[in-house]
Amino acid sequence: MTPPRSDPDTGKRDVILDAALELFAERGFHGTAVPLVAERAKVGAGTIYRYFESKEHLVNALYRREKQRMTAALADGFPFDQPPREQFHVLFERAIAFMKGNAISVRFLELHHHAAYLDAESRALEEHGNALVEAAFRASIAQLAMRDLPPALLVAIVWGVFDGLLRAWSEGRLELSPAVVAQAEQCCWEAIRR
Amino acid sequence: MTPPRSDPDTGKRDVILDAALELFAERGFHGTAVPLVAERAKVGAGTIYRYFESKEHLVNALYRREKQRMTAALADGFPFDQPPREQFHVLFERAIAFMKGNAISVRFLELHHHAAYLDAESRALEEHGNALVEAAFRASIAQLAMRDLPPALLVAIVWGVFDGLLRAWSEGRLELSPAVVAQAEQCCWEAIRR
Amino acid sequence: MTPPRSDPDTGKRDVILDAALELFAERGFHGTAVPLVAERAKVGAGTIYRYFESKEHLVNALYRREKQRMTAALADGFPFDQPPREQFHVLFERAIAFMKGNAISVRFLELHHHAAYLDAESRALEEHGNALVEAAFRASIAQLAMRDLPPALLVAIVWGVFDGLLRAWSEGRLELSPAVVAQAEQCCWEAIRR
Amino acid sequence: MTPPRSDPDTGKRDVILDAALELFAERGFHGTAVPLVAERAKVGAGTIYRYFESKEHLVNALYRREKQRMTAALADGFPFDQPPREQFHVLFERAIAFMKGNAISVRFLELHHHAAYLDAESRALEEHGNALVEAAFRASIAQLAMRDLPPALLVAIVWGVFDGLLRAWSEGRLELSPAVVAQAEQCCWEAIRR
DNA sequence: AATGAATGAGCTTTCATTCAT
DNA sequence: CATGAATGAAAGCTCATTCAT
Repeated sequence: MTPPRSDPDTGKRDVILDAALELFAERGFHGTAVPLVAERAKVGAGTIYRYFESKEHLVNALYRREKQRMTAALADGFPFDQPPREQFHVLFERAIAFMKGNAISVRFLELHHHAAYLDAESRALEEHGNALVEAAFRASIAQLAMRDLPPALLVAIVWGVFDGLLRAWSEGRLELSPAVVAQAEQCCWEAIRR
Repeated sequence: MTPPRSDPDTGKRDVILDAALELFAERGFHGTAVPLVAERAKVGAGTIYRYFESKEHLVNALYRREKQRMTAALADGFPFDQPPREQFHVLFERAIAFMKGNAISVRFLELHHHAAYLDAESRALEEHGNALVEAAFRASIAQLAMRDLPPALLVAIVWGVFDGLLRAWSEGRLELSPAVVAQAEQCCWEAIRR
Repeated sequence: MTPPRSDPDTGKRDVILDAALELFAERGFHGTAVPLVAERAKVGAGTIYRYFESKEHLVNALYRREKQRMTAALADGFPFDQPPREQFHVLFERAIAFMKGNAISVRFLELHHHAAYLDAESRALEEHGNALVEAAFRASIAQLAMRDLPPALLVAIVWGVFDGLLRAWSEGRLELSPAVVAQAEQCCWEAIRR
Repeated sequence: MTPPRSDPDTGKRDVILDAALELFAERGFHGTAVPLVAERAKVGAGTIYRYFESKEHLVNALYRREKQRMTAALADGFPFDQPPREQFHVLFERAIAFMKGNAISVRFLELHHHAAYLDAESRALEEHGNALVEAAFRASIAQLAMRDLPPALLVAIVWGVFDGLLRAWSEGRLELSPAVVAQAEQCCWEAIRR
């Protein structure tokens, strides 16, 4: 029942990913030297190559981990049975909460979105998130709660607003107090509701 | 009447900037080697350094050129005397038109937003664009045409939507037909109008 | 008794300095490419930058090493309590011995004397050597053994003669047999003695 | 009788050599970029290549010009018929005068002495100067005015002292007042006289 | 004849990756 | 297993030289 082994380095892979996350989010993939990741992870440079075949494999592993964490944070236990407005409220709150607790992850995902060095699997994951939200939106449209517009358009609008909020917040141009978040949610809802 | 000059002095400086634009937008700053820019510009590698002190000076010059082009496209002759809804319409149309005609520029600006190698002047330009829009929005709020919310929030929402549209469009998830654009505009207006 | 180690860790740093010494003495600082130093040291080009921040740091480290070696060879255990003529004899012998055993070092020091890329610490070391000899000469003047002339003049004369001998010898115009050395010493002494 | 032609650019070659002299003396051959020489000479970069086949030809031409100027300054109209002490006095005065009026030339000659890029003709000129002085010294030895030592040794001593004086003077460690020059001359004479 | 913009080989330096310890 | 010193290919940049004007 307990982890079968000593465990001291069970986390070494994650320690490396954590270090890479901070640095890639800050300086980009090409702007980050592998030895720097090693130093930040307090690990020998060679060690990284025990866990990842190459620097590209490292970003891809990281991209997947973060994308999945974010998708899980938004989708796990999502109340599909609630009315559309309530579903939207939950989605919005979760997104804001994830953003505030994982600013670096979000910055990383945004910066590496559609990068040339992401492989097929990572790209597939990109689709996946969108598809989930699109499905939910499609249901809301069917229930006549959202405008009858291309779901891709509605998704683009909502993601776009999140992105705008993230940037304004992380650049210090906007404070995300509960009041502002509530207002932002209402604005966003007005944009897409029927 | 003069010899059909192949392209005598279109300004080699601009040829270099054009090549850099494509490559930086595609592969990022650190992912683009200077000799690659030279090759794309059909210019010797050393020539770039006759026009730009360093690779960093090159991105900054490019960033300013593109930011100014975009700001001009949105702001030149802007109808500040029209009613807010009309002003918003003009802004939206201009933004979409610029986006469609200059997808690479917009992708470049987005990717290099707030990068560590942008200098003070480039950053000042970043502020400038936002400030212009914020001022217009503030006026619309005063006229009771937009919700009385922090202007930074309204700006974030509108920029965010543009960004979402750009991405969905450039990744082929959304077609920007006149009808879709009109719908998107109406959505966006609903988000911020009073 | 231990394995006849080929040269395990003679200090790669010193191996690099040795290679740089030969090349800088022969071709000058700007005339010597770093990969050439690497090749001569049988080391990868990048390795040099693990031991020295830059090519300039490399020359400076080398300059200090050689200047200190030479200063030590002349000054360590110098018989300040002996009569001036004897002190001069010791100085002369030591200088000639160092020159014959370290022609490349002396050539290097001479060639890089007062070069623009020497830093403050290296320049301070230049002063130091002169100051030592000047002090000794001042004492000899006080003992009425040397002419009462500006010490800087006496030092210039003696160093100059050494330099002349070095050049004539290393260009093959003059053999430094014991007899010639003895004669040179006597000539030099005649120049400065009271 | 007058120069046959317009003459405006009769001097262009010399203007280039003058510029090169300053720069090579200050920064060395490899440390000086040809376009810099052009700029200093107020001449187009290409112009230099009308007058000199290559950078190496340029240094060699310069080396010869300066070596010849110096040899002429010392040897032209030399009073071979005067007694040795007087000859030495003239030589010494001339050398000091040349040094003071042509510090840069002397620094250049010293720095480029025996450099790898000097060609056979330049090297031959190096010999020539020495040979002249050696001949004079040989005569003085024959007249029993100088010690019966290898002429090369005597020459090395005298050149060395000049060099020492030049350095001490140009580094500001020694002032070359008439009194000091007279003292230096006497010292030097004592070194070699019988 | 003179120019100086243009070039590309080569320089200094960095960094993804390997491998002896 | 983990390390980090070592590597060399490739990056950013400079400069001797050429050539269209």
